[in-house]
Amino acid sequence: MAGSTGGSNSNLSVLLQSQRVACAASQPLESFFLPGSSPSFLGSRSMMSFEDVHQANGSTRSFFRAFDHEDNGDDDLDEYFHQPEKKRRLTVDQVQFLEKSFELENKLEPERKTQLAKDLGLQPRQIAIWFQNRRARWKTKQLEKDYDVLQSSYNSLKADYDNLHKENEKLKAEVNLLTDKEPPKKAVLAADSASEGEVSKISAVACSKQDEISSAKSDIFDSDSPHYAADGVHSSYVFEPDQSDLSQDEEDNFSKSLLPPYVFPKLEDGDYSDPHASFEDHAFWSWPY
DNA sequence: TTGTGTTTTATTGCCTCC
DNA sequence: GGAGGCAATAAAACACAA
Repeated sequence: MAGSTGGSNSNLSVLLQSQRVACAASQPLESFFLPGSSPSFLGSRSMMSFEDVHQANGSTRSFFRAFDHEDNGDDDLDEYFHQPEKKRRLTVDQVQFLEKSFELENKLEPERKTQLAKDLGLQPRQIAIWFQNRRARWKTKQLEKDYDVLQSSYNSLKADYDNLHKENEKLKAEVNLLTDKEPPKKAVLAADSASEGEVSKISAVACSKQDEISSAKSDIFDSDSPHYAADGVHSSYVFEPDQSDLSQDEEDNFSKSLLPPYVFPKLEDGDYSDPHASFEDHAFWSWPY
């Protein structure tokens, strides 16, 4: 399956290269010039309108090196055909067409590969390689996006955690205050109803906070975490901590650990409050479930 | 001009599926 | 067993700062 190593296949590569250039010159991108085809292809000479294309693309890169030789006379052409095969970049037009094709479908069935190769004057193998590399780039980009999403989720969850932590400290102080002010025995009965009210009020707040935490947690783990929905092909690439990642016990512990007034595991200073710590440095992945 | 970092094209080896 | 996919990697092409 694998082709030969570049530079070592003299005769065949010269032949293929000749064919490639011949194809590009004689039937360049025919399908592009059909009505309704890409407007970026302005005519059969478009491959030669390098300056126009350069200006239009605002690029200083020369993607046309392979074809520049066509304007240089027979000597250069001869030299070109007898060079050992070099790696050549595709033209802007070719890349644009491949990109459009990739947007439609990022997998390449044989018929489409053949058709693209014919349209672009390339070898089917080159089309396959281009799609392979393009999928790899796309996957990398998706991973970066997923990382960003996770990071922002983490940041907002951490902010919630910090707020709840502060609030919990406040409530604990309040409880301590009330406990310290416990009235003498005679007065207890009379005061019972009032202090019970206070305590149940605190409990209610605590419960609602616990709900907030649970909901924040499910926001991260359950919601439409990116599944490469663009085409639905690569949902398996994404990091998906599903329920199986947390046993029932661990789930329970997660909830219990957040129950006030013994709510939050004591974190050392800097464990969660260092704004300069990197995403990986934070304790999210090893959060004490 | 040259050194260096990045991007693109291509190869290799392994894996899965039919 | 062959075809095709992917990860890892090489190497050419290119951009850009010094």
